[in-house]
Amino acid sequence: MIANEEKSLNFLEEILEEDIRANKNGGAVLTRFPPEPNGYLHIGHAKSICLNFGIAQRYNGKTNLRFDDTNPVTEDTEYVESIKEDIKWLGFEWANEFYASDYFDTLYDFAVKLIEKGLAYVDDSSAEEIARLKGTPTEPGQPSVYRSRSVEENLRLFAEMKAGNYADGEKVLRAKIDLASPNMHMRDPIMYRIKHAHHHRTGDKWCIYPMYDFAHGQSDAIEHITHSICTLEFIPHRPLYDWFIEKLEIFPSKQYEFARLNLNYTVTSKRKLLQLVNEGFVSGWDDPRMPTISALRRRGYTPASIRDFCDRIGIAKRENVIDVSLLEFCIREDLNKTAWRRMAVLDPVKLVITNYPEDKTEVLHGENNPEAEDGDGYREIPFSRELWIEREDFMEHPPKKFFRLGPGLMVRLKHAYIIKCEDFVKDEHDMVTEIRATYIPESKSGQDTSGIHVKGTIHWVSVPHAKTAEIRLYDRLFSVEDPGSEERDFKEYINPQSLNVLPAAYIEPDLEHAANRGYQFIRKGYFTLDKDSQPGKLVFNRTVTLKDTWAKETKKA
RNA sequence: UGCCCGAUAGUAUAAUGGUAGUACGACAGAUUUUGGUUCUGUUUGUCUAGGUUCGAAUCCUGGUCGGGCAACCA
Repeated sequence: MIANEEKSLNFLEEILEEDIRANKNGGAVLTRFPPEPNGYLHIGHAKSICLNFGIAQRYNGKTNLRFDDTNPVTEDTEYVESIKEDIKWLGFEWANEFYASDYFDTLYDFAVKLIEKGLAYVDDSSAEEIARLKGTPTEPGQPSVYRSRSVEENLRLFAEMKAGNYADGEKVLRAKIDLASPNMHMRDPIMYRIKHAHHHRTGDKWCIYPMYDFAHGQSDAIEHITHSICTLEFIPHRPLYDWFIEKLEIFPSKQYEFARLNLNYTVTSKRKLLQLVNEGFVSGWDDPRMPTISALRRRGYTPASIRDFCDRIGIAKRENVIDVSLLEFCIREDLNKTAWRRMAVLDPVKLVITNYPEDKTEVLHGENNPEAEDGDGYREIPFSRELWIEREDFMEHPPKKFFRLGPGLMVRLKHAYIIKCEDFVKDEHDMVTEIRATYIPESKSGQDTSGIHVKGTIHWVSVPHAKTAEIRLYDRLFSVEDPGSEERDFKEYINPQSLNVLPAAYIEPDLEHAANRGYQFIRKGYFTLDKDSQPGKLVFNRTVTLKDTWAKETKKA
């Protein structure tokens, strides 16, 4: 008997189950995914999306998508659209599409309420002055001279701020909490600042905008979010989050924190990604070398593989750096089961089968996927006397365990015959230009009566039938594990080999009708059609290589 | 030298006072018409010093190390 093992819970699921058991909020679970629309979503967001949507699914709850759009200067509808597309593509549905900016009126009323309670005041100090008076972690702050303004004056000034009577930076609204708090966030945090800026949704209606701390928790409360899950750096904000909710007497949403994803050989800071885009180090947010969701999609990653990845990395509170090889494992695992096998020769050299008739063509059959019981269907592959094979599959002086071609060596041509290398031709630069072989007629794939067993099988494409395609080989964007370590500018670590374009590789003719799906080019890796493809000019992106133990072997030697 | 969070194989993540397990990686072997896949095996771990307890990765105390906090960013 196999034990009925249940997957262990992460700490958030334990909290959820505890809350449900205690019938907190009537057992309801409502989470939210709260991106700021100032950049594209990346793999780190995918972790948060899978967490927030996944946990709600698991506990019969729902998830709101809420754009945290309280800073009009950096935000844009382009980002709103890409974010929605990425979440849908990952396979999640939000219950409601909300915007923090939907709540600007309510938030304003909340602020007035705090002023009336004597818990907020308008401060005319400059940014520098406020920072100075805040003190340091080891020294308490000092009150500004405006801290003792009357409720009436504060009410009037705040209304005037809203009315546009003041310039940017002239005044702010601050909560009146505790200037000596050991938690810097409780030292009279700013609630509202003046920004005469056009907002992507509210236009020019407002010239004052709430800060994150005076928008996020309140928005959660308005929506009755039961579990507001965010990353570790917001832990010190939690007392403030609770303070506003308590003083405002609104729905008691609770904040919980988990450790964000870090991936080695990768940067995920939005600021850095924006730099890569703006300074032309990559072709855009969806350049297949980027860690963005849109880039992973273009590269050929599947939603299932990314969800699987997010599942495997787990949820905890300790800082972590995930090996990018785990992401690669996840996409290989998925594509191995679903990708159609095809043959493509990336670095060609000609092979002539001297005992095969010059005018003969055979049509061979190859299964789409050997992992599937029925092969997932078959495609036709033309075979003829002249073939393109991979240059690296031939060696003039092969070492002992080289199971490919060399003088006198035998291999099987995938889905076709066993051949024996008889001769080869070199040009004046010592470059092999042609390999000559004989084939064994009774060794035909599927009806082999030759009794010969060979160790190696190589892929090929018939010369007269071959089509060409541009193939883009991607490698990791950075050559060091932690490009974000502030020792040097992260752009100095960019891998110069991260993109290698093969303008005209040979592909088997069936690929001319390639669909928008994953393909495995046998022995070479997983590939997918790029959006740059035109009719008659196909472009393939390499999603990921195959595991290559031979390459590892040769590297060791 | 203020406050907060954390510390389990190389990397992640379980064990909720009672046998330290799983995945990825690495290594070795078997199978293979992809040097892929699959299968089998091996390797490596509780930061440290005390305490509580019959028994501690788990609870307590001190230390060490890592991370965060002093934006009119989120």
